[in-house]
Amino acid sequence: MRKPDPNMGKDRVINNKIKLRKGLWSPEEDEKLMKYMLTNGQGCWSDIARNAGLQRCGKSCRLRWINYLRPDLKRGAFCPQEEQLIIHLHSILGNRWSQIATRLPGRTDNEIKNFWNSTLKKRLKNNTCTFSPPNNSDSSEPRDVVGGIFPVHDHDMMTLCMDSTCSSSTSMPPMVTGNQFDPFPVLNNRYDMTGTACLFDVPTCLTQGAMGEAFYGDFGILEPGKIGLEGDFSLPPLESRSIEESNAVNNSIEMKSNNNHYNNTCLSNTDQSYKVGDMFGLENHHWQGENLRMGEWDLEGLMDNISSFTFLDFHVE
DNA sequence: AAACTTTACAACCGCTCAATC
DNA sequence: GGATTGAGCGGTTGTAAAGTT
Repeated sequence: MRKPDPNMGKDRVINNKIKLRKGLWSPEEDEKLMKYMLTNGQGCWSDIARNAGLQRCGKSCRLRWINYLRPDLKRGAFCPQEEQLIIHLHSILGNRWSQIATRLPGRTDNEIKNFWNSTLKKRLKNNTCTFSPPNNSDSSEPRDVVGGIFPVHDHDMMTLCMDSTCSSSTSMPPMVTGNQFDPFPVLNNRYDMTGTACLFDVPTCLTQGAMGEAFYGDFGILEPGKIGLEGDFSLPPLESRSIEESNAVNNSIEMKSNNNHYNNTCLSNTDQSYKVGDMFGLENHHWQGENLRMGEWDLEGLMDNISSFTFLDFHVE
């Protein structure tokens, strides 16, 4: 894409030290690194940089290898199926690009991140729906929906956009019942506290859409039963925490049942203690009675369902 | 055709975490 | 237990290429 800066790659000697090169990699550097990696394999990156005769820091070599030179990289445009999968995974995992990348063979976290930021995010944003407030809502009005994604305007973060598919579902959770509008949609919008695209929780989507039409186009639907849950549910945000970390903070996460109030809607990313009102009047064992701990929701099980994206011949770890 | 704007993505930066000393 | 080092991650930047005016 970009041509290497003719001056950028030149070694510069400052204070008798060869200054490490920065910027775009030249084909020669690529060749050196590639050759070295193929003959010696991966090791200490700073050693690799030195031994391969590159005036690059190990970090730079690592990045170049991982994001560009690795032989198993797919490269090229993302196919629609991959797009869908990214959207799906992002709705579950948030900005955990590396985790998303592990589920997209041949794609790197950087690639996916760039694709998301430059293309998908914008596309979702542009597909702003035309949701009207409950009082004057027009259910016949078409809604812009792309593959189960319900973008919102930046200025309207708290406005939940409903797909007619969802709103016509007979298995509608209390969030939307007929013209009833969830006053606290953010609880069901696991993504984007910063105001770009806004996605439903995948499980929420499922509860709304899976019973009727498939939410994920040709890839089939994710059935709550398959992901270790028997009914409606929602996921707390995962941003800025690994799954392991999330499990570690199990005890700080309270999801208390409270039949008549959607109380406490604070989902600040920095506040890991969420009290979630009884969004759905659930009776399944995950929601009954006492606190639901985060570890009880089966993220791995959820991720297992990626296997329903049959276009990919891989299995989720 | 030139100037300007937008898009796409490679690469860098800063941070965290884990291993080692 | 603290310091150091390396790996890895996510956010951000820089810029070539493409598109538009």
